[in-house]
Formats: sequence, C-alpha cells, structure tokens
Amino acid sequence: MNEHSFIIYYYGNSFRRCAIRTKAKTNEKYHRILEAAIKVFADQGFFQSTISMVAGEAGVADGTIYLYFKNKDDILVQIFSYKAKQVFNRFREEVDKAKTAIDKLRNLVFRHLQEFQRDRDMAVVYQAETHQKNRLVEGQIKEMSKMYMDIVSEIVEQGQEEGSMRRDLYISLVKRFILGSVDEVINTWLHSEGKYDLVSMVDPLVDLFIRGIGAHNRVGNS
Amino acid sequence: MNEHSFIIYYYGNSFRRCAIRTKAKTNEKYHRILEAAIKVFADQGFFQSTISMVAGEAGVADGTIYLYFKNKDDILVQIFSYKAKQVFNRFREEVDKAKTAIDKLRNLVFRHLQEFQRDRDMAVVYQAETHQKNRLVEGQIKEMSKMYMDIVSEIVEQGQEEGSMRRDLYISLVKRFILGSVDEVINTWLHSEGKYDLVSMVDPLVDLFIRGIGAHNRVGNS
Amino acid sequence: MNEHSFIIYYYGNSFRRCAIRTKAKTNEKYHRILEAAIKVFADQGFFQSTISMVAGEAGVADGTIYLYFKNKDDILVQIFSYKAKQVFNRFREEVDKAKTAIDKLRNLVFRHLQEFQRDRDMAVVYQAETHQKNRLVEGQIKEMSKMYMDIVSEIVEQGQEEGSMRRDLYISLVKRFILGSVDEVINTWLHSEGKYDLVSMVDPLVDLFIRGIGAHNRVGNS
Amino acid sequence: MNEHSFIIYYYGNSFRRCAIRTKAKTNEKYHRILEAAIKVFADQGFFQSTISMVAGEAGVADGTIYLYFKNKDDILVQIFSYKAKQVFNRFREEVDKAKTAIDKLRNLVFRHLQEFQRDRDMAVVYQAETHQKNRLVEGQIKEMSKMYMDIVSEIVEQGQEEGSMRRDLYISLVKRFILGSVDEVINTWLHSEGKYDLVSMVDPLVDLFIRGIGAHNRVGNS
DNA sequence: AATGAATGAGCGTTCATTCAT
DNA sequence: GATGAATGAACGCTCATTCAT
Repeated sequence: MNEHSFIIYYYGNSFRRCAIRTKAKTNEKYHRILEAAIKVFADQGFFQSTISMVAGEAGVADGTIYLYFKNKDDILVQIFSYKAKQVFNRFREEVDKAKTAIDKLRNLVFRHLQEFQRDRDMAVVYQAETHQKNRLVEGQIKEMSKMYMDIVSEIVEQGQEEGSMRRDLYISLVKRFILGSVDEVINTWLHSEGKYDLVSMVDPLVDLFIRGIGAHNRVGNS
Repeated sequence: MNEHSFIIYYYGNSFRRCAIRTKAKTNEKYHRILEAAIKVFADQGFFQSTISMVAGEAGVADGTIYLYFKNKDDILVQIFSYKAKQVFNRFREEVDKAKTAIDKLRNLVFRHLQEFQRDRDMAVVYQAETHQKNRLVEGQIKEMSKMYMDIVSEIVEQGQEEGSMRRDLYISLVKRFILGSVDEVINTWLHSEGKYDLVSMVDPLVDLFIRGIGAHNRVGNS
Repeated sequence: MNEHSFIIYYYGNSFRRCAIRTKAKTNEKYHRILEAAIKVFADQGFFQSTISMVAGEAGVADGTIYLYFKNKDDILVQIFSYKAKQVFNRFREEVDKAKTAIDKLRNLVFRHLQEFQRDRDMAVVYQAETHQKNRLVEGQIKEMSKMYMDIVSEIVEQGQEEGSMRRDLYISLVKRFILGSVDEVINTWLHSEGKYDLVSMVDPLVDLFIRGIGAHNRVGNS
Repeated sequence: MNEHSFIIYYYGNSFRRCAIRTKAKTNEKYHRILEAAIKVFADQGFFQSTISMVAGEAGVADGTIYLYFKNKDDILVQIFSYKAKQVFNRFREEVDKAKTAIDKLRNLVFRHLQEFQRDRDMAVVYQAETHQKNRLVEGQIKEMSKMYMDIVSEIVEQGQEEGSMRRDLYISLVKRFILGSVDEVINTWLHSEGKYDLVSMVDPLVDLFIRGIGAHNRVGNS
C-alpha cells in the first residue's frame, strides 16, 4: 500500500530518502473517503448511512474519517462544495463551445445528462439533497442552482437577441422549466436502475424546450 | 374523554368500562396523528423526526402511535397511501371538467399547484420522498407517478387526435417534461418560503409546454 | 419490584385501582440513581466513571439515567445541589443546639465529622470536587462553602462578644484554618480506609482550635 | 535543530548522522514535556487533558511524548516523583535554617506557601491529586505526605523539649491540623485566581497554630 | 384504548497509543 | 530520535419500541 516514488537528497551530511507524498498521499485518502461517502450516501441515504459504512467502504478506520472531516455533516458539505461544484463548472465550458443560443442550450443539457450519467452515485446524492428541507448544504445548493440558472439566463437572452427565442418569456420561470425537466428525466433514469442511455434524451428534450408540444408550433407555412 | 356507548365488564376483580369506539372516533385519532406526522416530517425530514415529536404534535402519548401504526416507517407509508393518493385523485376530477386537451392540461397543472399550495407540508414531504433512493414508499410513489403519467398520456393522445398537439412526440419523455417542470416550480416555491402565489404560475407554465421557448413558434398565419 | 399500595376509586362507572406512585415511584428511581452515582463516583472518580457503571449499580438501563438527568455532568450537579446541600443544612441545626460559641464550634465540627463518616461515599465525592479546578459544580461548592464560612463567622463573633475568643483575629483566615483542618482530618480518614472513628477527633481538634499548640497557652493559674 | 556533536554512520545504504545527545539535551525535552503537562493538567484537570494538548504546549509531536513517558498516567507519576519531590525537599532546607521549633514551623509554612505561590500550576495539580481516591500517584503522595508529617513531628517534639509547645498534644492530629490549614489557605488562594499575596498569610497562620483562637490563651502573667 | 416509563441497541465522536517513515 | 497519520476501543447519548398499569 505504501510503495511510492521518492527523492534522494543530501541533508546535513548524509543522503536521505524522502517519499513524495504529504500532499499526494493526503489527498489520496481524502478523496477515497469522499468517494466512499458518495457511494454509501447514494445507497443508503445520508441519515441511514453510518460513519462505519463510509470508513468500511473507504478501507480506513472509523477514526480516520475525523482526520479529514469535522463530522458526519461535514462530509456532505464537502461533497457538495468540492465534488458537485466541480461538475457544475464543467457545464460552463461545454456551453462556451457553442455559438448559437440553441446549441448552447443543447450543450448544457447534454453535459448535464452526461455528467450525471457518468457519476451516478453523485447524481443520487444530489437529487436527494436538493429536494430536502432543512438541508445541511443549503448554501452550496443555492450557489450551484444560481450558477445553473445564470447560464440559462444568458442563453435565453442571447437567443432573444439572435431572434431564435421568444421575447415574451418570463425568464425566471423558463429557468425552472428547463432545470426541472432535466432533473425529472435524470430522476426517472435513476429510479429505473439506469437501464437506458440518459444522453440519448438530449435532442428530444431540447426539442420540447424549443418547440413545446403544441401542434401550431409546426411552423412555417407548413 | 370519549364517552359514548360502552360495555361494562368484570375484569380481574373490578368492573371495567370499555367504550365501544365507533369507526369515526378511531379515525379521528388516526387522522390527528397522520396530520401531525406530515407537519413534523415536513419540518424536520423523516429521519430527523422522532416519534415523540409526532406524538407531541398530535397531542397523544408516544405509545398511542403504535396502536394505529405498525412502526415509524408505517406512518410514512400511510401518509402516502392515504393522504397523497387522495390528493392525486382530485387531479382526475379536475381534468374531467375540461373538454379540450389543452384545457385539460391547464386544469391538471392548476389543480396540482393548487393542492400543493394548500397543503404545503404534504408538498414538502412528497418532494423529499420522491427524490430519495431506498425509499420506504417506493410502491406508493410509483403508483401515484403512474396515475399522473397516465393522465398526461391521455391528454396528449387526445390532443393529437384533436390536432392541437404534435404527433411526433416521444410521449414518455413528454410526461417527465411536464411533471418535472411542475415539480421544480413547486420545489422553488417551497424553498422560497412560499412568499408568492404558486397558482399564478399556471398560465405561463402551460404556455411553455404548448409553445416552447423557440421564436419560430410564433407562428404567423399558420 | 412493583408491589405497591393503591387506591380504589370509582371512575366513570367502574371501580379502578390506581397505584400510588407517580411521585413516590419516580422519586424512588431518581434517588436510586443518585445514590448509585455517588457510590460509583466515589469509587472511580467522576471522569473514570461511566454511565453504564452508574446504571448497573442502580439496577436500571443506561437510557433510564437520561429520564432523570440531563447528562452525565448533571448527575454531579444534582448530587451537590440536592444531597450535599441537605448535609450542610444539618450543620446549622446542630450549631443552634448549643449556647456558647465554643460549644457551637464543637457541635459544628462534631456534626461535620459525623455526617461525613456516615456518608463516606458522599465525603469522597465532596473532597474530590472541592479541590478541583474547572469544576462542574463551582456554583454549588461556592454556596456550600459560604454557608459553612458564615456559620464559623457567627460563632467567632459571638465568641468575641462572650469574651471566650480573641478579639484580634483575622476572621477570614480563621475560617480557612478551621475548615482546612477538619477537611484534612476527613481526608486522612478517607485514605486510611476508615479504620478508626472519625468522630472521636472532635475534642482534640476543637482543643487545638481554641488553645493552639503553644505551651504558653497553658494558662497557669487562670 | 539540535546540532552539536554527532557521529556519522552507515545505515542501510546511506550515511547517517546521529547526534550524540548529551544528558542535558534529553533532559531538556523531558523537562519541556513535564512542565507543559503540569500547565495543561492544571488548566484542564488530568482526565480532561489530552496527549495532544500536552504535546502542543511542549512544542513536540504527540508520538514524542512516548519516547519519554510510558503512557499518559506515567506523566502524572513523574510529575509527582520528580517535580513535587523536589519542591518538598526544599522544605527541609528551609526548616534547618531556623533554631527554635516555632521558627522552624514558621519557616516550613513560609516555604510551603512560597513554593506553591511560585509554581501555581504545580499547586493546582497537587491539590487535585491529593484529594482524589484511586489516585495514580498514591505511592508518591503518601511519601511526600510522610516527609511533611515527619518534619512537623520533629518540630513539635523539639518544641516540647524546648518547652515552647504543649506536652499533651496528639501529635498525629497536630500534623493534620497544620497541613490541613495550610492546604486550605492555598486552596482558597487558588480558587480566588491568586489575586492576593499568599506568603503574607504566614504570620497570622502560625499565630493561630501556636495560640489558637481562645481568649484565655491571652495568658496574663504567664 | 391510552399511557409514558423503561429499555438497550446503535451511532457519532474522541483520544491514547502505535509505527512506518 | 522525532514525527503525526492511522487506528479502534470505548463512551455518552438518542430514540424506536415495548408493556405494565
């Protein structure tokens, strides 16, 4: 477990070997616990998970958890402030790759579904916590939610300027309309045990966003 | 406290009176506990709620709970199988009042928002449980969800026949698209401490469902 | 364990038997735990005692402790605010029985030694806590100490008026001089496993208080 | 950090330097830990102190403690067998400086108060441990106590020979009478946050020992 | 039926001690 | 020698559930 690269250096008047770790090793255990916790929380739910389960999953002793986390709640907080934030940051990158508003929306939805499909346990934890009251991660979720909403706002505003989106939109409702739909699609997928490909939902979903379900939407002279 | 009719009998070495509890009486305490539980679970979340809290809120002794419910989990199960089902049944009534598919959809969304606005605590509990894995109420939720989805299916099919809805819809996606949007609108309202009127969201929301956000939907003369 | 006296009464339309307990029973268990705690704390010291030990000694389940005490610390607090205070109150009675200052002092010391000899475990706990810093029972101890010191003050003042005690005394030092001596006598007795009679120390000790150890105290012809 | 003289040797596959730790060096860290422990134990009490606190106060790593002490208990044992013994040894010196029994008693009390005033933390630890049952330092305390008592015995015997002390004294009680008074004076001072000068208590206290508080002690013609 | 005192399993957390580096 | 990350036993406390009254 402890084979590592190391540096030979001269200290005082002798050669010494010093394993290269400190940060690397520390981070390694921190992440192992974090990933284990995501898995256990996804399986059992936060309140039904025990520190022992997380420690067991991570392959460390119970006490070790407390070298890296203040308490059980803190694990959840860090899952959100570290892990989820990282996921949400990727959304921005993906959006920036596209030019038009509609393509940006498509990329956002694509990346959202893709990331949640890739990290299914994280997705489960995220779904559970965002729909709870009295949540320990209120702050983080609000922040992430705002980040998401801001992206949607920008896209819609761009779309309106481009003329590809309606100008009479109640934007704060549009945001919920989009996030909610995507969320529900993910939620259904999660509860279906993930037997189908989530990403394949992108095009039909974006189509619904853009055109709705009304027949008169069949535009043109058609 | 509840004297009505009763039986006198001799037990051990004393006469005892035993009230002949009518169904109504029993139901009254049962419902008091159920409503108390909804309130407490909404406030604290299921796992952070204790039997004592529920009993206190209901104004009964802790032990009394176990005369009406098998255990703590059973309270949640009964909340869903009794209370929530009742709410969902009202959706059907409301839908039936309308003629056209679009009006039916509007009525469904209206009643959904209205009921959840009216019984805020129930809404909180519902939101939390439907987004949990390992849920104690898996069966009930699936059933309710199916009931909802079936209504949407019927509406969409009727809309397609009427020509008011697109024929190229991926129906099982449409269902999630609608339910998810409504859910998210409710969720946001719940977390906003309910400062605004949820029902006022109906028209803008249905408009988004029907027309989407795309500008070309602004069908001219079509 | 639950044989008790009871009352027969007529309720509604039947005779009922109602055990007379409530307070009696409750008090009984409260006191059982309190006495058990004193014993265990005396044996092990507060910090090395566990709730399990106290519960075991009291013959109740661990959880039962928390029906009567807020937490472990609270047991100690209640030992002092209930039990010890009661002991100290008896000092006053005893002092009042005597007329002259010297007899009052003798009675005080007598009762002090007698009470501590009678309730040895309480004495051990008292000794330990009064000589601790950061003590959980700071308030109580200060109060008891003041009560004791006040009695000594009154005695000395009366003695000075009677002419049986020196007028040039530094009273606040006299208090410590007396309390300290008595305490140490008790402490030595406690650590000697109580093999001798503590109360027999009264006369020699009071003699030392009054006459000191100086030979010139041997008042000649006086 | 501590380079002085050292040896170069080849270990495994590298040259190593090994400081030739003088006794002084070793002692230096040993004493740093001991003093740190006294401070921490005085602040928190032995059981509420942690090895980490002691290590932190001493500026060493937790593990380092175990190079100098067998375990946590051993620190307390060594505090008493090393530090306290040293303090008590000084009493003897001071006593020997005086000629008469009464001066010797005065010097003993003076040095006792002076040393405890000087090393307040030590005084706190001493007070706490000497009034505990099940003490880890039973042996040491008995030894120190005996040392103290022996000095008092010698003084009293000398006083009796000189004619300056009563011949009808119950010596083993006199010892407790003196030690107890001094102890209580110190204890009160410790709990008063040491706002006054402890040493100034010497003369009034010795006066009480010699003359007591009785008015007839004011021997007229004696 | 109703009560609420009693139970004890189970959990979060601490911390003395070890040991690889 | 010195370090401090890792360990896991042990403890305080909670709370769902039972049951005598």
